[in-house]
Amino acid sequence: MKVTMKDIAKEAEVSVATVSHVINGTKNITEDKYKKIMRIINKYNYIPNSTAKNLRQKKTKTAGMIVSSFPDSFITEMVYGVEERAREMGYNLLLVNTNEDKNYEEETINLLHSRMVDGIILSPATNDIEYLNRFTDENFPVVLVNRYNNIVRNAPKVTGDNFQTGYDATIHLLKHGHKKIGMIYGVANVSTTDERIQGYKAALDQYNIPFDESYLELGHATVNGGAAAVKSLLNRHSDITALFVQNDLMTIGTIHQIREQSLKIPEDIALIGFGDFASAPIIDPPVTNIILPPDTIGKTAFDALLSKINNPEYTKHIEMPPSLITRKSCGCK
Amino acid sequence: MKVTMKDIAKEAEVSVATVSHVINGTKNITEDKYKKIMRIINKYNYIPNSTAKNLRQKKTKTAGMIVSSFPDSFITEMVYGVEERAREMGYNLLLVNTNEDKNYEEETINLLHSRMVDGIILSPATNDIEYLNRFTDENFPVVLVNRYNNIVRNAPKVTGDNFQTGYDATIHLLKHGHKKIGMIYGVANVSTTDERIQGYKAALDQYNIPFDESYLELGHATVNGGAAAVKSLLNRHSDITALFVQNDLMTIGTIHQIREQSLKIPEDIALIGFGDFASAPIIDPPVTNIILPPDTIGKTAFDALLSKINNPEYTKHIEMPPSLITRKSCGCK
DNA sequence: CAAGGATGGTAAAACGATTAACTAAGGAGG
DNA sequence: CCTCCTTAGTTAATCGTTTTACCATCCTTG
Repeated sequence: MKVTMKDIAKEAEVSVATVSHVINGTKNITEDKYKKIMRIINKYNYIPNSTAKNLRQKKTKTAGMIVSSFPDSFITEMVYGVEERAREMGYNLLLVNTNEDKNYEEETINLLHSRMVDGIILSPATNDIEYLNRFTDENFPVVLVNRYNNIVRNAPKVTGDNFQTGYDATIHLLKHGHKKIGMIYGVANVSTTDERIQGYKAALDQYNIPFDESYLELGHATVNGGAAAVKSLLNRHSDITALFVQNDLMTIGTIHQIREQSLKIPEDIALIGFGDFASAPIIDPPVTNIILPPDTIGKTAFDALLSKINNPEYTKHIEMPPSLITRKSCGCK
Repeated sequence: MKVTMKDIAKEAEVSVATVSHVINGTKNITEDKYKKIMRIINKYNYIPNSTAKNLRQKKTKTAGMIVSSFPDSFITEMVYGVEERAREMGYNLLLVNTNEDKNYEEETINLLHSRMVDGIILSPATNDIEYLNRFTDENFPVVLVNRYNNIVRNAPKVTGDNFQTGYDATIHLLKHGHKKIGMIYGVANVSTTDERIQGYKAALDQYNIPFDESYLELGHATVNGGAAAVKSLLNRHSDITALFVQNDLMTIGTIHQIREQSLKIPEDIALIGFGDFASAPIIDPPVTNIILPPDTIGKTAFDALLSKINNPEYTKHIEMPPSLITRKSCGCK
């Protein structure tokens, strides 16, 4: 059977407390006892049971990470950032994907909380996260990442600056002389989309172009979803000369569909995508993207979680600025 | 403070055992006591502490998943498959990325084992996994996924058929008349690479072409790594007319580099990549890929883990066949 | 009505560690 | 030599559940 601390103690003819002290360095132990105990520990490859330790110490060195869509390159790289920083800090990660299911998200938080994770990093499925206050009000550490909502009290947030993202992309297209700019997005009622739309609006406003909601199109965040969305959008507004697509897979679907309609990028339709997928530079034409740094967001989110764990007062909203990578698809060069 | 079963029991004027029986349905409880207890449970939003439960029951409904590289689209989708099936089965996933670090991998297994995960799904960093026998010999459930090594006893394996993958890709190029076929790969000394090389060899053999190791090139599994690898390879063998690239990012780097050298795909160099990245059809020329189904591999791996948990005798090696998606880059159409 | 079987509930021992409080022995100092 | 401190080590409580074994009580049934 599995060897426990008791077994080690028995064989070394000491108490379990002494063994524990040897392992954790919590008390001076005489040289010979120390060596004897260590020898037996190594002999059996003994490693203390973390579950028992966690129960007693009420901490697990584990963080919960809940994402709403997976795999999605942005989310994936964010998870990577979180995992990497967690690993550096000696933490483990309990990863759950909710598939944009709000109810499952709430269940999951309950579950992870009951598993005594030290805190949770959450990219929520919807704006509807009032329920989180039940946890945050009791100072259970929750960090909102990527998406957020200000109805949640007492939680740090780490996100991209999505207003700026929408604004910068739109301004760039406006500067190229476009007036009819369509926007395609993959998820509704989340802060990322909402804020990018606000940025889009603000940019149009600055150029005295009235905002028209029918120039926005919601689709599935997939290649086919992008193709379908652009088809429907162009059907409605054949006067569109530029597009901002908020998701990499949808961007690829968009390019597909535009070619299908025998239109030229950027001559007939200029294009800015979101997120810098690896193949962007070798597509014809190379795709201009506006990007936010997912891995940095992930790492920063874990740092924020640690800050929150160590200081219950900590509630900062950190926003990462976007950057525009211009290639030919927007009409540049 | 946090409410425990004891608190519930006190308020309901029953023993903790009764509360536990109500929650788990392990004993008949009279209607009125049952209702009273449930009312109090709901009032406090009480959820039993999983850590205590896990310790007592010696199971955690948690699987460890250890991968060697992340993010990497193949691995990511595999993780997705595992997570999805785990979720369906009521399991959680403790995800760790070892970044191809063998020592960290061993440490991690020790740690997860001490955390009493019910089993581990491992995509090992190297072939050097003899140490696993320490666990598998004691019937601790370990499933090898993607990469494997037969020195490990008593472990199910779920992988792609990589021999067939190398064979099919090479045969396809040979059928197009190529005789000087280069191969670029991103990791050495792992079963995936080794077996694809074996498949490549077998295909050449069938066409009576002698195998020459210098037609293989190892690079970093990145865009730049792919570019550098193909540069070095073409430098060594300017007679190469076809390439099989074993990784999506490297494929993109390869295309970059080939264009850089003013060569045409597929006229000067035919190309087959591995893994069907979304943009493959819209690159010029569209990229032929040979693929293995990462999400199915992931799901199957979790199923295998469950089988192993329920039946210590279970040790099956499941291999998924590849499929070739032909587009123009290999000279088809 | 006594014996036997269900039935509903509880006490207490696990699970495997950590840690506060205690003890015995040895050494130092007056 | 007595007192007091250190020091090394132990005892036992604790973390929050589950679960076995036991105990009443009530119901049958002959």
